[in-house]
Amino acid sequence: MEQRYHPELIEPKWQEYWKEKKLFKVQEDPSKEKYYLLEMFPYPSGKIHIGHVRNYTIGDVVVRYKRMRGFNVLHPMGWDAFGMPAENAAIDNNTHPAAWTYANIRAMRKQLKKMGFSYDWDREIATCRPEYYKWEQWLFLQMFQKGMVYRKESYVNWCEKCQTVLANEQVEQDCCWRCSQTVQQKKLWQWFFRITDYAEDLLVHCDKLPGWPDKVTVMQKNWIGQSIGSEIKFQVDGKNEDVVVFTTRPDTVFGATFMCLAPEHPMVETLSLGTEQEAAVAAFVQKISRQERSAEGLEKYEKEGVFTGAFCINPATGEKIPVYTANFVLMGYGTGAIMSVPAGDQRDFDFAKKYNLDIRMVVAPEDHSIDPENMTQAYTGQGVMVNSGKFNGLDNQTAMDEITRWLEDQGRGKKTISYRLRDWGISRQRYWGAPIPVIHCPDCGQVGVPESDLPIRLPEEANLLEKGGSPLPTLAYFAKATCPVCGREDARRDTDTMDTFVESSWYYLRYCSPRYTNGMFDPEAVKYWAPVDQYIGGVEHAVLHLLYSRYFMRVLNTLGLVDFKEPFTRLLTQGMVCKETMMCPEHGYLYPEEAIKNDAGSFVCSKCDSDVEVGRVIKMSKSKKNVVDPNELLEKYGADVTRLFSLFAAPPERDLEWNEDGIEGSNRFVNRVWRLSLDCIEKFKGIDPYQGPASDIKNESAKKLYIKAHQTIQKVTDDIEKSFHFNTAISAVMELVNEMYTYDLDSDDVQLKQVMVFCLDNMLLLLSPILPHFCEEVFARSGRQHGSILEQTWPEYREDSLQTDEVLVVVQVNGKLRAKFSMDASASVDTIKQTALADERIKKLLGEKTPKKVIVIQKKQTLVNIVI
RNA sequence: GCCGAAGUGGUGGAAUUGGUAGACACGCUAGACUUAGGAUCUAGUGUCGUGAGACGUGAAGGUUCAAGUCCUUUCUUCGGUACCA
Repeated sequence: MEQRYHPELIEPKWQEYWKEKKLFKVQEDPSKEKYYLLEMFPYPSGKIHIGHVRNYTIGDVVVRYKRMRGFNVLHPMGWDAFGMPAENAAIDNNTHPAAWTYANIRAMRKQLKKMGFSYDWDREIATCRPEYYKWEQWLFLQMFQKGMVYRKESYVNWCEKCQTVLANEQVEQDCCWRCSQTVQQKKLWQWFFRITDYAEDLLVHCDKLPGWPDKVTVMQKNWIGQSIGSEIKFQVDGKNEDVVVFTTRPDTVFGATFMCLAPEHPMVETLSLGTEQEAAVAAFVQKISRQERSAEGLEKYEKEGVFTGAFCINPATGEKIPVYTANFVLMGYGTGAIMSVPAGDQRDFDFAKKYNLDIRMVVAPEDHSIDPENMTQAYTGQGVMVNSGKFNGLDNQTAMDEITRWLEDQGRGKKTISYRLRDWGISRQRYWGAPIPVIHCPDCGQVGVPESDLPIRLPEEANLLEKGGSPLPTLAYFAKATCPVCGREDARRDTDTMDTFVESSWYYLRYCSPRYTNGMFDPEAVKYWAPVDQYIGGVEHAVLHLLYSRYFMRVLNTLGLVDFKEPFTRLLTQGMVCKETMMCPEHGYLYPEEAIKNDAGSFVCSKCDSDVEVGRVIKMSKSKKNVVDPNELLEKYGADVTRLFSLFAAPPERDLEWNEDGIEGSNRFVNRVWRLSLDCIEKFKGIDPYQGPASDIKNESAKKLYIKAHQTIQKVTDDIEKSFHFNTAISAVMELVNEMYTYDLDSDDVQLKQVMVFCLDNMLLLLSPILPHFCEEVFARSGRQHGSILEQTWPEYREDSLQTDEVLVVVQVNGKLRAKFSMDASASVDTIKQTALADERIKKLLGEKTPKKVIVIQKKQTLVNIVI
């Protein structure tokens, strides 16, 4: 008998077998119940890392389990192949994004195949292929026709020196990551999807996704950020013009002593025009344009503002109040203007203190009074109206509605709902993406390209500019176009490409009919397979990717292309696999293998010997190079052990700091099972598994083992079905194996032999989704069944064989464990109590005292607590 | 900053509804077998204490017969924060 499992011989053999028998190829089959399981497709960064291994192993186990349960399972794989890293790599290594991407896909596909994942590879897609993005362009045109896409000016990070747009990731401390020049904000005309039209629908349905983790729907709700409030018009002093503000606190309007506009607000310039503040305002707006305007960036800057030189009339008080422009007001939220109530809002309060502006109490707490002269912070709580004319004395909740109605009657306000969610900007001034299918004509404006011209191909032979800029605008043969409407020949093609989130918003539908040429997908195939029954991916996608996908299905639903709105019925968000970063002062981020540990225990760079700075433990990502390639594990232990270990390390939703010290244990387990199985096969030839109830087994230890086996089936099934907690499923099987090891394989007891055969068979079935190659091999060697273990059915446990006749009773005195004994499971509460009190150790502890109370619990645990 | 998570032995983690804290592993210690061992097997292993016992789930309070689990406050770390995907 071979003493060891040899993955290098066995795994390729079964991979070949599965391929030959086309076991993972699926087709629509109305006679079977479908199950569509999808893992988030990878960006082809070059190599898969442990995070991918974990993600795809989880999915593969569920897929194999569902197949054994009789489902017709769709399990595809593909590549999120457009994106910025390809451009960066092209600049760094003097390659072409396409060449780099396709080479990476080849390498990663090979690695995935080595892992034995059960994909239907015939359905593979890559989003950078024209056959894919053609349909994305087609959809863009449909949306364009329906007014679901529009253009507006918005800001990008701009490096003047490199003459290029930078992603947020490429901005380091306000500077360009390549040249360290200070980054500017530059205004460009860009395309937007009107996702805000669906804000309410997306929000409402967050509560109708029972298969999603609450934390994800909570994050989405907060992201959409509905707030109910009012729009109030403030007339500009001396002009027939209004500034419209959005506020969630219309009750405080009497306390509005100044206003703030976003620096990008169109009225900032017009209001300051001709005042002595004109220059100061222009300077301020210029200054702010250098500041990062992201939510995260905003917090980095001190709150500041400047007087515009203009005043507005507070519609409630009739007073003139100054209008400021301030960096903490966002153009993208509400109306881009706020009324400032320093007594009731902390930011307004800080601002008022800084610029010496009036503070007036309008909502006062009921239990104490506040003097606006001496207050140190805003009062944001509930209270009673003061200084508010005829509304004085009302509670502020009532006043909210009444003041809104009052303003409405005067035509100065109305109740509105505002969302934090902004429209989705999809224009990218990049090369490696899907071209936006629009032609700009001097006469006709923006014109969609005719459908017959699709796809608008990305010119793959183009070379990237040295500093990272897109070459598309410089390519006359690409950028020059004839207007499809009027035929003008000096029209210009849009040279922006689409955000890569667009590709990932619908790829799961393309998998249903990946080679379909008459549309985005074959409606029949989508009808059968969609929506995705189980989606699995990193929790870092909780908001953007998942929200965009939900939005896209609503768009397709509106366009009549699909009959559902929610793309993913169930969602599992796995935790991230993390690792510390390694930073060399000379060479930047290092791969783990490039940082060498020296005798002193610190790290040095393998290229230049400099001391390496060990950074924080963060999610594995190609850009930070803190990635662990599974190849080494695959070489040494094979796919099955690697799969087992990645599942055994932690439950899927937990973040994991990568550490492979434990893999020896997984390897040891697999080899233990190997030896035990081959031993059993040899010794129990011709013996059939025991089938009956546990109560018919005479040998007590055989009975115990049999019950353990049924408990294991139950535990593993529940863990997979209910929570995807494979780590505990695996430890349950380990317990069974440990127990099987204690039995004498040479015993003459026939029932024991039958029980052992039962255990062996079922153990293999339970492990087969996790260790598919291994289990195929052992299953084949057992010789009692034919075909693949994949085609077997999942084991069932017997309800009548899950319990032993004895229960363990634990006895506590004042909640502290003092004794335990086992008893017949049918013992009465009274018998248990008496037995506990009669226990020697308990008697000693009680001494003369009489227990105040004796509590007997018979739930998961039989427990007696004696209170003295 | 804001939104969402997570903190349990030397390590990864376990503990349906509050009910034996530390399952299952890694590591370590000792032993067995062996020409050999980075193979395998057996036993031990939360901390303090010779012991009885005491203490122990990031920290501090609280509820309860009983708290890792519920409540309040707080600290640290991670993810997202709209152009990384």
